[in-house]
Amino acid sequence: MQNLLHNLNQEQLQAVTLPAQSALILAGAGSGKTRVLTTRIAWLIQTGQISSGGVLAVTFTNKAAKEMLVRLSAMLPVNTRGMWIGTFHGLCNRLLRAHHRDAGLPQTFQIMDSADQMAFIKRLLKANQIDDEKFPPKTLMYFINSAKEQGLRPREVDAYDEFNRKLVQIYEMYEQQCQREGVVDFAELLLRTYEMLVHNQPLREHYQARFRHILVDEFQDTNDLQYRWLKLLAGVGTRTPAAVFAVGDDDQSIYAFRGANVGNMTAFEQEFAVENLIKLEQNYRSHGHILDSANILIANNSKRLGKNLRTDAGQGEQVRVMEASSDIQEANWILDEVRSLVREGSPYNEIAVLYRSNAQSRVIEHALFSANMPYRVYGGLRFFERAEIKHAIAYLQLMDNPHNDAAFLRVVNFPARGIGARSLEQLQDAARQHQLSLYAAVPYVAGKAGATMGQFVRLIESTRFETQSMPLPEMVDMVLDRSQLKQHYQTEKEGADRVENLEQLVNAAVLFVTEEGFGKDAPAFAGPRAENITVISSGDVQIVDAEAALPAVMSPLAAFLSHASLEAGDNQAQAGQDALQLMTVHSAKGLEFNNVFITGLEEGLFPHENSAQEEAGLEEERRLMYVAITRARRRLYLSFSQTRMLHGQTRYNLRSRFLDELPEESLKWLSPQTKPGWFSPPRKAAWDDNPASGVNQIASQMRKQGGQDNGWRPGQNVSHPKFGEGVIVQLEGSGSQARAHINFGKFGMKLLDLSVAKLEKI
DNA sequence: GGAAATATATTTTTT
DNA sequence: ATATATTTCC
Repeated sequence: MQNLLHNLNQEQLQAVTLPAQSALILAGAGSGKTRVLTTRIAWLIQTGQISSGGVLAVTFTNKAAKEMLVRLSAMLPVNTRGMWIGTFHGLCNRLLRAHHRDAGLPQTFQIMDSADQMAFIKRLLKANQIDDEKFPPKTLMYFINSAKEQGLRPREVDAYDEFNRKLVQIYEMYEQQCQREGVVDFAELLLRTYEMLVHNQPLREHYQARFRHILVDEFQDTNDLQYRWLKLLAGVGTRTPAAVFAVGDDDQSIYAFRGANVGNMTAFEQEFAVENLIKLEQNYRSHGHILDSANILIANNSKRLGKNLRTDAGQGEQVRVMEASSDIQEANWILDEVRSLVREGSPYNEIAVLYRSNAQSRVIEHALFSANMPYRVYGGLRFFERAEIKHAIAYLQLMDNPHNDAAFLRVVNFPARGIGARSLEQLQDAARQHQLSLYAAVPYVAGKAGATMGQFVRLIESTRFETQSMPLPEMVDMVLDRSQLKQHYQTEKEGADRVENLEQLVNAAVLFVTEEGFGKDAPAFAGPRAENITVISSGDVQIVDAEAALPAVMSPLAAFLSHASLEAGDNQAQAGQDALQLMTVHSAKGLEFNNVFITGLEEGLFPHENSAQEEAGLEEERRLMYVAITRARRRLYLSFSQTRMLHGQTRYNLRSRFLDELPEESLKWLSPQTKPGWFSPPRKAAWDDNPASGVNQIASQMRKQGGQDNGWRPGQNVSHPKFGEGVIVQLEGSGSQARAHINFGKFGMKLLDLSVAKLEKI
């Protein structure tokens, strides 16, 4: 016990040892949040307040769940595999597998990821001859997902006009099709579990009685459905509600755009009768100037629960600020600074370059690549998203559930078997006519087309028969062979990587069965192991109690397929070697580095123009900046550029308002400070060793774009009586027709008539 | 069946 | 500018 608690500070200790009631922990960046969470679990178990099976811990990402498990097993001698620790979706998957009948799902239901869902909707529209111009798949996907996130089934959605009535109708068809195929999307995992517990009293009471302590990580990221899910499982409103330990940071809420609702934190305080609100404000990560910058920046937000980070580490170095003349020069400057950091002894992987949007990485990558500097870009294709892996997974899905039409369509003619669009049309007609899955409809297709597709069906059936008693890895290997997938890529000229990936899939299966505790030889198709199932009687009803461990609730194959959908794998490129870390600010959340560059600090980019119009959007951008700043331990660089290529056009941006919100005394300008805006007198700068970049390039661009100038030209700083200072981004028309696109920062882009607008050059 | 041409969008992302 | 999706053509 002493060991568990002795390294905690006052606030942390208080949080860890709170009584068994719901509590809200406001955990600032770098305040030891994960540590508090895991120590709390360990402490609860060690003091005998709960058994390891009575704890439920929820995270958003698999990475966070894994980290919690690792740390916990270092603290406690318990088998963490059997504990209910996981993502919302992972936990729901387990519950639904164990209770698939109560949930109205086939045991072999399969999970669609977002890409699958999008394809599914497109297919649905086509099959029902719905105009995808009038009803764009994207819109539908958003509509369906948000309906589900509000807990609404089609019949419960309010449709007040013709268009919305049609959307609801498609939503209904979507659901029926999902049910027919035995597939569920991500939101459905949550909603199904929620509904199952609402409607099934014994089951609900069973789990409410079981989980007396529920811990939630990144609570500020919960959406409405997740909140209701927690409320239900915790038994809020019952006589004996569970204790919910919610850890989050409203200042780091950066996912409102995908449904996260920070308001859940205040709702939680009230509805869960929180008596203990603890703020973890001691920061163990960053030096003083960095923290001051973060604190002062975020103080500009109005809707906050209120929190101020402090450190014992001393002020440290000032934050370095750089104004570049172009994005290319910005990249070259980064390159030089990185070189000098490395000379001073920093490893590459302790240096991160952050940007607001992915497109910005190009220019930086180009500079790094030319200089032969090792770097790693986060956010690429993940393992299970690769085409060849998706194909292999589709075969495996058909082994377990042949009625998955998406899987069927993906591989029925891959590798090519002479099954073209015409055959598939016939098949789709037959399927619609008989209300069957494509697979089941094959016998109803006559002629050569039917025969060829029949061969495919027999391929699936015979492979299933052959692999029936094989362990998962062997089965996967066999499927790769029988499907001809491997052979296909082996004969393709650029297929070597793909073959390698397919072989990796077999390794992934080996790793998976070992890690999840399936016996090494357990047949891939073997259902839940009987010895893991406890039947509990509750009055007249028998409840099969779900164990957390995967073997208790599903077959190795089903588990592996879930794994493929729920954990798409690492989204970073070549791991391993010491390399510079490039990523968006969003993907940097939760990470920390000794040295951080925040680049592209310009109006329109960061804050992004699409967010700057509304107050809420702007505040989220500011929180994003707060997240970015607090990634840095020792040295922080901020940079912006006068010009930048975006969508094939040169843009002239004002510097970000966020820069002006930082405390002057914490900043150290590396470039001469200019008026916000564009052109300062051409200067020969030490960092500019590339004559084609920087000022010279702008001069040549100006010559190109110059056109008729009456003194108006792109890049000119102007002042407007109403909109204040801005930069001319683009000119169009001439003479009395001349108009200018002007970026006014806070007021956004305006198109003004030059002969009318009262503009002044500055 | 697959390459070439054409259209289209382009903030952030996990499950 | 560029990547991706869809359509068109051989």
